[in-house]
Amino acid sequence: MGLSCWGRETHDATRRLKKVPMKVEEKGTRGEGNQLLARIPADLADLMLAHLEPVDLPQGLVIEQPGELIEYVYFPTGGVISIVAMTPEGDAQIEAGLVGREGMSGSMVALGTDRSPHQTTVQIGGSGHRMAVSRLREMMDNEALHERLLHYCHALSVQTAHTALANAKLKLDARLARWLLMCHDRLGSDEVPLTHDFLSVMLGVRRAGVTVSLHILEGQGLVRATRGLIRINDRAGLERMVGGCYGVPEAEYARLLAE
Amino acid sequence: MGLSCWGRETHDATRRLKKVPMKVEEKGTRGEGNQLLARIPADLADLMLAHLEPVDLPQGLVIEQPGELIEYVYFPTGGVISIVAMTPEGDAQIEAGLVGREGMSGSMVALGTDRSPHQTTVQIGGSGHRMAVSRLREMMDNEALHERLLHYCHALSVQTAHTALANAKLKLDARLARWLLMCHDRLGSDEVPLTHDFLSVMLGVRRAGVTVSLHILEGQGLVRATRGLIRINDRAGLERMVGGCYGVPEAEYARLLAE
DNA sequence: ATTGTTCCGTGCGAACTCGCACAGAAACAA
DNA sequence: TTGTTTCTGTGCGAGTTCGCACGGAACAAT
Repeated sequence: MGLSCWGRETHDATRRLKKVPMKVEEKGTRGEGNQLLARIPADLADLMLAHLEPVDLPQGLVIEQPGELIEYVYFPTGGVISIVAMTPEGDAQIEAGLVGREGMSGSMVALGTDRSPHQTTVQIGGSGHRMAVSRLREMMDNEALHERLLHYCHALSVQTAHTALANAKLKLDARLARWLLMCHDRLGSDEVPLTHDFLSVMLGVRRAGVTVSLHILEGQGLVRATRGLIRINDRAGLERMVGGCYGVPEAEYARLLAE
Repeated sequence: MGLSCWGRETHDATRRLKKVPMKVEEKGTRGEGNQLLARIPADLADLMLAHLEPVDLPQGLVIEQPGELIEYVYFPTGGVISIVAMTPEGDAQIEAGLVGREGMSGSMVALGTDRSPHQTTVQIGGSGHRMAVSRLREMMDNEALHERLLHYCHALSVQTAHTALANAKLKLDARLARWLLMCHDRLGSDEVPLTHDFLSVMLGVRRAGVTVSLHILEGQGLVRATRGLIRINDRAGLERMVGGCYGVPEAEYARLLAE
């Protein structure tokens, strides 16, 4: 399968550009569907919405490049964005964060900088809204909004810490299960449209390893995989398989942002 | 060696309480020595210093417990504090962040919350200053200070992300080398006073694995290990060994906070 | 229908780490 | 000094993942 290891081609943004199954859950033109936007302080809502622009998020789209200034932050309403930590040479990479409708890309803007050493791409196509960084900075004069975003930064960093934990202590099967759970949370669908190749890049392992591990999950009836698609059958079973390495960041998110 | 695996006893705060070799580099009673405190906005400096309390940081001291409200944040001037991500049951843990005189513990206060699911302990004894969380919150009304702390949060989260990268992609030798480098940065000394046991907990591996890996580093003349002490001989050699997996968080820190 | 591409299944030896277990060495306490 | 504890060095079989490599299956386009 050629250059399978890093799957660079499969990440190419130009592929599949108009094939992404658009989520039809857009409720009006509101920011609804994204949980950060859904709770904008009332006095800001109108202004905020005026500067939000609905966008398509095709699979493979590169949202941020390491070290490059970002222009927009994205609030997904569907699909999954992933934050990938990498060496400057790009010879090693690993997923450090997952973003879905519960969050935003470009969260470092809330921390006062407009670039980071990570790469951010759309893992699973979807849609959302974006806002110019300069606008967001103006909005953040509102302390309630700023704090909401900071809470999200905290939850995201807990997620990253537990990814470090999972990478160090879990076997591939369990890491895969954890990844599927996190994805499931964000998609609101039992179908995860990804190839083994993509997963292998996220988990930093061989593609063949993902294949084998998926078979293990299938053997226990937890998922059902077909070409380019993984269907989640038994969420509770997956959670059991991951043990305590799933759930902590999710609980932290709930504690701070569900209010 | 008994209960070596998690080394719980060795973490006990009651042991070695007065044996920590105090750093004598305290320059007056100022916050000097801690790089976050060193650059307090001028208009805040006096007020800030009034609420800082010098403290000893003995090895093993538990600074934060998962889920528990914190009362103080700590600005080390020497020694190393480590942030450990763990499962709720505590059956798996890994170091997710290292804090030295470049930073602070309890950085989540800057993000608007006063607890986290991580455990924070003193890895290498030293000293520093602490401030009540309530005070810090008042101080953060000053936007310049708040932004400085947020920048630090960003750098810390990049560090965590690269720890996830290292855990997934590096061999034990290289992970150990990376850890020693990060420690060296914070200690300002070539001597790292830690046992293999401690290191094995931080890296999430067997104690015996650390012993073997240290021998490899020694074999290349990079370090020299004696009982309870690792002396760093060839920093550049260590960096070479780690490759691109060291340096990115450090560069990010420098970009944002060295000004 | 044919061809080209992407994706998935499988096999095998090598490398790394694990879990367990024990012995020697160094520090410490009495 | 003696006894105890902590720390380090070593060995071995088992389990996991790697790197490589090939064949077959599903899909797309002509």
